[in-house]
Amino acid sequence: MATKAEETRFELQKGRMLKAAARCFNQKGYSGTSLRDVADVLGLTDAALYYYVRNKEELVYLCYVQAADLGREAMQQAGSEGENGMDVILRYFRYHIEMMVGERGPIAIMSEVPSLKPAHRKEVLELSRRHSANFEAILEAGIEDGSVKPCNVRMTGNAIMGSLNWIPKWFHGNSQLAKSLVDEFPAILARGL
Amino acid sequence: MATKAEETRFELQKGRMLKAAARCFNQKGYSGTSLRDVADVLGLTDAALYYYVRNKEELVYLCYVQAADLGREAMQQAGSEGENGMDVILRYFRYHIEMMVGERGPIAIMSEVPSLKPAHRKEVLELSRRHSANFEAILEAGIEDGSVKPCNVRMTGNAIMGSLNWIPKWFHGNSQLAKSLVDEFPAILARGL
DNA sequence: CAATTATTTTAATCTAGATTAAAATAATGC
DNA sequence: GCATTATTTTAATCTAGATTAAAATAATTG
Repeated sequence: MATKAEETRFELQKGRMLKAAARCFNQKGYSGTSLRDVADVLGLTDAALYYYVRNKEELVYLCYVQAADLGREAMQQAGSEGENGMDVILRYFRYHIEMMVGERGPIAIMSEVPSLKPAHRKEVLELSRRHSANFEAILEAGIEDGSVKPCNVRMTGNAIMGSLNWIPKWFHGNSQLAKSLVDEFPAILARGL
Repeated sequence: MATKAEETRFELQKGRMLKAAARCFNQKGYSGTSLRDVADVLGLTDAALYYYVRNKEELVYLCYVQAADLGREAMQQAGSEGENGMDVILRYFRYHIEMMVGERGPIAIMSEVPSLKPAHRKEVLELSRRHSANFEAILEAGIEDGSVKPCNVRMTGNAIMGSLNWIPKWFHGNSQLAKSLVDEFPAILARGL
């Protein structure tokens, strides 16, 4: 341990590491990316990563946790202002996409849940479940106030989450495209609602 | 080489192998599944797989090719009868989902493209690109004949493909759910069109 | 049945990449 | 500047899992 300042530095480095790791995992998958890959991005040695994390599994795990945090944050911000349901939904889409596509975030949802150890897997699935539930809730709110047509909320939620989560598969950092994504995609997703 | 009968047997075994492999890859990812995993499903030794395939990479590659074949087939069947665009689209959705969810198919689209060797990767991406193009074409046909509202075809296509391709992430062989998926999902996807 | 071909197994290798321990370097507080 | 703590590196291990070669078994053909 140490002073506040040192802690901050540690946290900063760790944050950079998570971001780099998430990028790699997204590109090559869990087992497909070596710690070397991640370390290279940071200009470090693979061994150095062990200063921040117990092992590789914990690394993905933390990526997931951070992604979940950002997701929750997006959802929260979207819902904070008391408009009608559809507005909340649209704003949520926009935030979510910005988070995935933009520079800041640690990317999206990596499809590496099976690589997690049971305890972590359980936790991550719970986070994901909760996120889906929250989304279904804002869907239902929209149905309540009449801004969204009635629908099978569960399945509709899955459909939309799929569209969102799939974005990293076809989007590869083109700032031009990024802009139109943020601008147009929310409307496309909402069109059927 | 050998007689027709023996070839058939070989092909059959190989087919079973691909199906088992696709299941595993979908569940645990490319590097996450060992040849042992696949062999276990078939009641064979890992070494036995090398009788059918040059190496592990070729195994995923073939899974992709087969998945692409099925996708093309679904698209073809859907378009064979000359109805209006929306009908074709709905039928395509249904076929695609049946293929992913049902017993026969070798599953869906595994997210393991980065693991392929360059030549294979190029080929698979080309197949995928062509598939997207075909889907965009039937979308446009629908717009032509007025059964689909005008839209950004590229982005709409990506959104829908995402929903479809994401299905294996949340669907895990529940025949109850499978039925409602095939019955309801197409309509949900088409709702915004 | 004998001979040939097909299929699978056993038993070694071989290698990438995770992990660890000890040493080296940098930073910081006093 | 000295002592302490933080960070990173170097240099070994260790292991899972891919790959291979040779041998064993099964199937088929004539």
